[in-house]
Amino acid sequence: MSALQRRTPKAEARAESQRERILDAAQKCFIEQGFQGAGMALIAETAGISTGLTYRYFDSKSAIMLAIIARELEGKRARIEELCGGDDFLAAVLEKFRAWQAGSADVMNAALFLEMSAEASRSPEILEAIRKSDALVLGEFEGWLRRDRSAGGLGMPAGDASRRALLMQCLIEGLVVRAARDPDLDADAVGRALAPVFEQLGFTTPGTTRP
Amino acid sequence: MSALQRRTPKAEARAESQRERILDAAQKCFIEQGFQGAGMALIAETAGISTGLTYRYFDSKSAIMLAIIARELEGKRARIEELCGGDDFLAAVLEKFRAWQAGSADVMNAALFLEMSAEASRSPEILEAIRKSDALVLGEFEGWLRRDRSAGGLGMPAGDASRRALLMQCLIEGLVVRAARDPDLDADAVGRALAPVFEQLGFTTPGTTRP
DNA sequence: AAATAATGAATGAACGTTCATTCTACACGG
DNA sequence: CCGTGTAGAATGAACGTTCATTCATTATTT
Repeated sequence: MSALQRRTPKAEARAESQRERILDAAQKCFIEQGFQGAGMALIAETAGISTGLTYRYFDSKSAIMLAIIARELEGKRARIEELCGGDDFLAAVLEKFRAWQAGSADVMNAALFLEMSAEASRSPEILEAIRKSDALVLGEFEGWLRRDRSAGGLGMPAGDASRRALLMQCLIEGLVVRAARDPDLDADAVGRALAPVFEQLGFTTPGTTRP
Repeated sequence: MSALQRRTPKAEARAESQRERILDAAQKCFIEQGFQGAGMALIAETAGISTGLTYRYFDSKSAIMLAIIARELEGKRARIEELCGGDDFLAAVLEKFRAWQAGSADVMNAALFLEMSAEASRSPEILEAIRKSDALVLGEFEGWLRRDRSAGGLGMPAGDASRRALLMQCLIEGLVVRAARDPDLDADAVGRALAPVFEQLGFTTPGTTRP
């Protein structure tokens, strides 16, 4: 991102930590004010540094945006395994839903997710980054569905797996939207709405969750 | 919206058409540049009027945003009936999906939808408007599911109807996200992913859509 | 002539970005 | 162990734009 070349590894490590500090601040600002609404001055102030210093670590505001998006996509990809890992998939999804509603810091932020998605229709660069990441997530999910039950998967035939992975992608993205548009919606009600579908698709064995 | 009082009905009619002309232009700009990215100068130019004149019809840019959101919500509510009306619900949904992908003018725009949803987490006013509208849409949908088959409904028991309406709301919102994030995704593939769920929930009688 | 509609230049604030300057930490000759 | 040189880190004021908004002025309608 930054054109600067660091000499010593120690300096490079510090530079990296500075970059992360800026990204943390930028993410907070972008969530609170939107991509275009947050100014460089606010980002710098939030990071506890001067405005000018920001440009030592990033070439432009747009570079920060792209870095935030890349980081968010990577985080989402990393966290998809948490969903597949557990033994109660529905419960795991509902837990995420509650976190999205609360705007919890350790989850992909719903507003940021929505703004990224909207921005994809304006910037081909962002669209491509999102598309690649989504394809990876979808593939990982599909892999989980196909993998043998003995290997922690669900042992579905290939066709079913790909169809259901796509369906689940839509459903989860829909839940993010819902969390943003109705932060007080009862998560249990969502659970009751999802349960029959999850059962039919084989994600949840009937009785795992209370009826 | 505007503080101005019109004297004659004729003048009022013209003022109304001017307001709509401004809203049309603003909507186009907001879609192309985002809420914060589009400036008043661009909006006025797109509407074919001067910058200053805009303020005769709207108090502020934020007032235009709110009007656009209100209008979008109203349009969405009006179009929900198209979905319920037809005899092939799945096909109707897929048609909408294709329109979202293409950014067709006669449908709620996906990017605008996403930006509105993101903005809801920042403005209580927008959140409330969205919540109220969503509740209406959900209620209408639920009503369709509960209504007797003889009256064009699906004749579901109350509990089922409310659960399935919520599920469908999530699913459809998820499809909007997907359309924005993958404008080239094959709509038929989406159809194959949705079909089994729609069948199970009773939205589509098996065989209505090609297998 | 009176009232309304429309203009577009003016306004001050805020924007992203740059840059001359200062600060800080560490290397090295003494 | 001490100045002292030096390079990188950090500053914050300044730059040119652009922003939303206002207003004195002109055009159009009634």
